[in-house]
Amino acid sequence: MATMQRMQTTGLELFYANGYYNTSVDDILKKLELSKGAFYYHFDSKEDFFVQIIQNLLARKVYSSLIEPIEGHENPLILITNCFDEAMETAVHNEMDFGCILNNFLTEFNGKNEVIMYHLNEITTVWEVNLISALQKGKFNGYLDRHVDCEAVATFLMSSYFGVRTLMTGLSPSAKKYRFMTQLRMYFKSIEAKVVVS
Amino acid sequence: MATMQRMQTTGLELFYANGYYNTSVDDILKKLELSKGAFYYHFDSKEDFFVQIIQNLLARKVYSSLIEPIEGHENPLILITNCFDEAMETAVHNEMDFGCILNNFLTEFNGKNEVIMYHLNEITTVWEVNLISALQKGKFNGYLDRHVDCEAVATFLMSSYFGVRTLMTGLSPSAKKYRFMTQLRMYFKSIEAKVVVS
DNA sequence: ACTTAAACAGACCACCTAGTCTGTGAACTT
DNA sequence: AAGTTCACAGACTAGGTGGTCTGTTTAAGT
Repeated sequence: MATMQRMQTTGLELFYANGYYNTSVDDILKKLELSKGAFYYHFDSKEDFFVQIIQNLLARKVYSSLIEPIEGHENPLILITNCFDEAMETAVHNEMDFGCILNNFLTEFNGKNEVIMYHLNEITTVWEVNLISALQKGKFNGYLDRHVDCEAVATFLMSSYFGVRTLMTGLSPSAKKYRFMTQLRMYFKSIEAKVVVS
Repeated sequence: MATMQRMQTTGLELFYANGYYNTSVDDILKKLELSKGAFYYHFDSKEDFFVQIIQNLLARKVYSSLIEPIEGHENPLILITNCFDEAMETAVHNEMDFGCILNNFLTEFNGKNEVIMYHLNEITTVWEVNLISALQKGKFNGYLDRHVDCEAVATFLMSSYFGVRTLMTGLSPSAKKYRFMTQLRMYFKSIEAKVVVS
């Protein structure tokens, strides 16, 4: 059982670092000092292996870093701001961070592998649903303007977050992060509840 | 000469559709009904082949679709809005569109191939520089608020555009596009020149 | 007519790839 | 003690993979 865990963990590491199609099963087994027999005893195929990684590791990672932090009753705009800030901070300091895991795999498999895309889209949808409900709750609690389209806001937030993670893999990631956060706050100002001038 | 063009064109097609590492030289040659001799007569290696594709095809595509359309003297926020709208429209109708070419390759090669990343980052920088100068010009001409940080706006715009192209490869791309555009307009309202209430 | 070189064709090579299959030692059951 | 199952080891295969090398055709130059 511990072996299966180790396989999935280093599997995700290598897939994330080198890409799925650019990482062979042998590469993973070499790093683990395990044999072909061990791999195909636990998994049916390379694809099955990756699907299990998605469900066991990636889904939880997305939940703990992007969904759980915005599940409070406070102002969702503040929760989301802090959530993004923190998620991007790890990317700045971690040299081994290649953009957002989910974003990377979405682009790598898009149009290339339906089975894997199905499971990746599932995670994306869960994130979207939770974002929308957090925003709707915030609207109900008077933090957002009454006319705000929560689904549209969610789409915009997911877009900008995915994109900035791609950009941050290039030059001066911390500067990109800072600039991004300032504009995110600008955007939030345009959708927050308007103060009634008395 | 015509053969080199054909190779690069269908090379980009297949690389875009299947990914660089998931597309073999033989795949490309098979579709072109050409031989190994032809390929290695014109190009030194698969990597050299791709670098030439970047410089000859991808750079021009980015220029014509994302840079040229915002090079006017009108309000840059309107130019950018129309530019994004049009660029995303082709993605909605084109079934063979797998997100944004530049975005896809940036994530595919990030941390995996320095040489190719160098050339991709070059294109990204050109886009960024042109976006910034368009925004600064717009600020000078009184379309943007005086306090706007143009570099930050550019980063935010590039992020959101890259990201939405990734999202649009999933379910209901046209709905995603519409939602994105509404929020882009909201964001633009927060950075446009404030009307002085007299 | 002879040379030269551009523009390919295609056999060939060493190495890699996912996946199979047989074996094997240890633990656990009966 | 014998049998059985778990958790692997590792040789093996069929089919790629990027890249090389030796042609061969065609056209232009002289």
